[in-house]
Amino acid sequence: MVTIDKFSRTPVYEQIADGFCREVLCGLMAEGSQMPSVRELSVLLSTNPNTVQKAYLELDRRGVISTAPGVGTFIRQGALETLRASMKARLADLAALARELSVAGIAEQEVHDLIHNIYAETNSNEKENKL
Amino acid sequence: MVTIDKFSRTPVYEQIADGFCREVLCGLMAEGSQMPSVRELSVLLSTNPNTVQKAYLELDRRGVISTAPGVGTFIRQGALETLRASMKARLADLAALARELSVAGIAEQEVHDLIHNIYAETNSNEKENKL
DNA sequence: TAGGTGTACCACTCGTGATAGTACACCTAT
DNA sequence: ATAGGTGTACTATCACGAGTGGTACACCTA
Repeated sequence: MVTIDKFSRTPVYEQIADGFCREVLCGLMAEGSQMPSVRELSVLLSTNPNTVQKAYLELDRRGVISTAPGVGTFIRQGALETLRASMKARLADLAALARELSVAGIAEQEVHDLIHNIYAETNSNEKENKL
Repeated sequence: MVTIDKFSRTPVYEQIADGFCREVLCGLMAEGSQMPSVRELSVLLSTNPNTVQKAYLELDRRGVISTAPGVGTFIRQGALETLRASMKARLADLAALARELSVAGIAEQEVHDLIHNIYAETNSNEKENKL
């Protein structure tokens, strides 16, 4: 489930949008599946309907969802591919972070090990999902 | 020099504090060296003295600087080690980012290469500084 | 037709960041 | 002793974003 950290600096509506992007990327939300309604989700997250609406607006802007007026909101076909493509931009963030670490004297090997462990972890999770 | 991105989401006072932390980590600011005065820096960064003061307060809280009342503000002895230690917390941020990338299907090798290039870059810079 | 859906407003509060200005205590060089 | 620089404290004000609360409308489906 998408969760909210009300102490985070990133706005709630953005946390919601990011959360659903993650769900799609992980395969927890399939393309074509229906999103919870604005009112429903606002209750689940104990936030305001307007905040949820703003999140959905953002998701629409990102090409992740599409709306059938009067019917509901759905994960757009091709959303997964769209998200994967945009994810590559995150490599820049990782680069910036790595630059800080290298300057701070964190050993390169330590970083490589960390990365490797995370990938191993993710791969084993994927195997579990296939079983 | 420390620079300000006024469009960034992170507050100006925090950008200033972070900036000086980086300077210390890179060796551009040695322990014991004097910081610019609050008023002076506010002019250089074309910001408000109160904003700079807030940044210095934050740096003091982090144990990076110490104050000689009536004299000036100086990089505290041991600041470098303090910063290096706290940098390890950043590994958690990097881990979170890497997790997203792995889920998004970015190849592990691609990440390793990126890390390696950045470390190579940093090391060559350090050599230049020694010459 | 009724009830659910998305969408579009509006007014308001609240917290944070930033600005502006003043004042005080301290140290140092003259 | 004085002047000028230093950090520090305080108040007031503004701007902006986030969030709340509420209303209204158009649309689709059962």
